[in-house]
Amino acid sequence: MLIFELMKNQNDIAVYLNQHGIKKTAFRVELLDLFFSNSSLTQEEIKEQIKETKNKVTIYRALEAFEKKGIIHKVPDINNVMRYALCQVGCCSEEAHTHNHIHFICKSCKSTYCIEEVKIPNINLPEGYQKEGVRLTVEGVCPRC
Amino acid sequence: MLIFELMKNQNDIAVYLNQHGIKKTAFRVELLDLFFSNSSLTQEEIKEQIKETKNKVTIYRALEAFEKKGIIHKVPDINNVMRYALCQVGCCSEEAHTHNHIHFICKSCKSTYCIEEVKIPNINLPEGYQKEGVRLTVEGVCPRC
DNA sequence: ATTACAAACGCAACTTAGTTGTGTTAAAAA
DNA sequence: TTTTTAACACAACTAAGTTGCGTTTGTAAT
Repeated sequence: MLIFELMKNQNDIAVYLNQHGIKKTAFRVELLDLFFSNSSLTQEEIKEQIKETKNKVTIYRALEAFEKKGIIHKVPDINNVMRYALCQVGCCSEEAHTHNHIHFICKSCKSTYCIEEVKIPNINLPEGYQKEGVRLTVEGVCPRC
Repeated sequence: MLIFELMKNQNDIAVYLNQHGIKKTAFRVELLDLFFSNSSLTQEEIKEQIKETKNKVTIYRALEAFEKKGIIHKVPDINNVMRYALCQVGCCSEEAHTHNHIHFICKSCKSTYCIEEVKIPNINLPEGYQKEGVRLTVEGVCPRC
């Protein structure tokens, strides 16, 4: 069950924000709504599409809050532009963003997908390397494109 | 055989630059020399250590040239800061940077290692995804730290 | 050795991402 | 209704990276 299937209207979104300890302001509702219809966004894409504010600080602080509360997470794309994407249910929490899954970034539509079905294979490093985190990003063309 | 084992003095470095179609200027020799003693560098680290120029444009254009000629390549670190690292022999060329290897970034000393010994395992994506490129970054602690 | 040409340099000016501080507004809890 | 605190807006700032252009210098051809 994906989160966005649960989100039918503005009220649901407001409740969702509240559950994560975030106040429902017109802007933050609009922003979260935007995330439910875009699998990932850059700050630039957000700025273009948001009506409620023109202020970049407001946008950054909202993204910061969303991330801290486990609603979204950051994934740098192939050109090192930061993309923000919704966390799937159970994937992230206020404490930790677990990213033991593959990120797929579509070259064409720029969507970021968290491929939950495929686990990152175990990587055996040479002697002496202590592995703590792994990030695997695949670029290509997504099913929709 | 690693490149830096071949590089004993300034003259070797000048020859190496020449072989890649880059003019030997005091700054570019110094920069390449710096790469032979640091497995990876950020532009900030470069600026700190370079004597020959204070000009950031000069630095960026040199990095650009080095990359285009297959001498170095770019690897974003865990905090999305761009790191520049020497290409191993046969790894990259003027045409293409083949990155079918793992990048290891040390949390402690910030070194970036290209782990040539370990190939990126094959990733089977769900139906519909067309894979074109894979980037695998491991963070942790390196043998030296 | 001299010239000629392109590569490299330096400077100024610019763009864009992201940050910090501060005073004000508004949502939600008391 | 009052109080508290999150969220907002604005200004000012830093840092990365880019573009244009006139000048200098390495190198290859004469």
